[in-house]
Amino acid sequence: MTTHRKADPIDAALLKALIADPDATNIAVAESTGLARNTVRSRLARYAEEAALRSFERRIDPAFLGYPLSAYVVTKVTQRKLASVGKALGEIPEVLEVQGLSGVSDLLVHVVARDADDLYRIAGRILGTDGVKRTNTGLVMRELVTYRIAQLLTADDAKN
Amino acid sequence: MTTHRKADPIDAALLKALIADPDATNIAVAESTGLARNTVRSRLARYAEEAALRSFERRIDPAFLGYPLSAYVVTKVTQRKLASVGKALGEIPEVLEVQGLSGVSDLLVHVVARDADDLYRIAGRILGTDGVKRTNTGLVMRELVTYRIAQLLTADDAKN
DNA sequence: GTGTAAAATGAGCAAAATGCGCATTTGATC
DNA sequence: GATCAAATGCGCATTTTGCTCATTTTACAC
Repeated sequence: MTTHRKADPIDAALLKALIADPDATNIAVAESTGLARNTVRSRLARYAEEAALRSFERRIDPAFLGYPLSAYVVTKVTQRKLASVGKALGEIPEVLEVQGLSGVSDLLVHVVARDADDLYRIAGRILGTDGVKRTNTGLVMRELVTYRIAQLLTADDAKN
Repeated sequence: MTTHRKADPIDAALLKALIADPDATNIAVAESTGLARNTVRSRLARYAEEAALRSFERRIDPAFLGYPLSAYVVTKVTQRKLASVGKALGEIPEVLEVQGLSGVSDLLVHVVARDADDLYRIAGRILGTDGVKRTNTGLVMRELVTYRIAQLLTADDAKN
C-alpha cells in the first residue's frame, strides 16, 4: 500500500549527461539521452525535491577562494561534549565539514587554509576547543583519485 | 608587464546567488546581485575556463544512488608502491576519492557502500591491495557540520 | 593629474529555451 | 484485463540566451 513503484528510479543517462555538461539545457540533455524534454524536466524537478542534488557549494574550488591548502584533522573528543564541540567547530570559518566517525568520539574535520601559518593557527584553534582531547592533522599533499561518482552510474544502478 | 590587475577578483555576491539558487538564470543572478547581465555572463565564463567550479558529480548524493553508507579508510602504504596503490584503488568503484596526506605514506580513502556487508567487502579489498600495509576504517555516523563554503565568501574575499 | 588597459555597463536583436497545458501512449503491478 | 504513474509528443506565449557594439567606470602606473 505504500510504494507502488520501485524505490529509486535513478536515471544514469540523465545524470551522466549533466556530469558531462552541467550547463546543458534541458533540450540538449533530452537529445543526448534520448528522453523526451518533458521527461527530463519532470525528473530534474523530482531530483530537486527529493534532495538528490546537494548544495552548489560543493562545486566551488576552495583554492579559487584563496584557500589552496586542504587538511583533515582527526579529532578525539570528550564524548559528553560532542554536541558543543560540533557547534564550536562550526564557528570556525575554515572548517568546511565535520563528520562523526564510528569509534569512541572521533571526528573528521575537513579544513582549508591560506598557507601553512594559517593552517597552524586553525589547527591550534581546534585543539584549543573545549572538549577536544587530541588532534591529528594530515595535510593533503596530492590527489591520487579525484572525487568521482560516475562509475557508480553503470548498468546495475541504471536499471531502475 | 605580466599582471596588470589583481590576482583573483572573486565575486562573493555572484557565488552566493548561485549557492542560493543553482538554477537561477543569468538575468535572475544579475538582478539579485545588482550586476549587469553581461558582467554575470563574462564572469561565469571566466570561472568556467579557470576551472573554479569542480565537477557536477560532487553535487550528486551517493545515498540517492543506493549507497547510504560513507566511510573513510586511513591507509598506510609502502612508500615505493604509492603510485600503484593509487591506481589499484582507482579501480574500486566504491572509492570516491583518494588523497595523499602528509606523513609517511598515509592515504585517506573515501568510500561509500550499499550496506555493512558491502563496506566490509570493500574495506577488505583495500587492505588486500598490494602495497597496503595497514588500514583503519571509520564509518561516518553523523554529519556535525555539513559541507559548506559560503562562510568564506565574506568581505575579506569579496573585496577584489 | 594624466594616460591606459581591463572590466563593467547598457542597448538591441535574432535564435533558442523555458514553462506550462493537455491528450495519448507506454509500462508495471495486481 | 483493469489501473495508475510515468513518459511522450505537440503547441504556444514568454523568457532567456548568445552575441555585437559603443560607452563608462575602475584600477594602476607614471
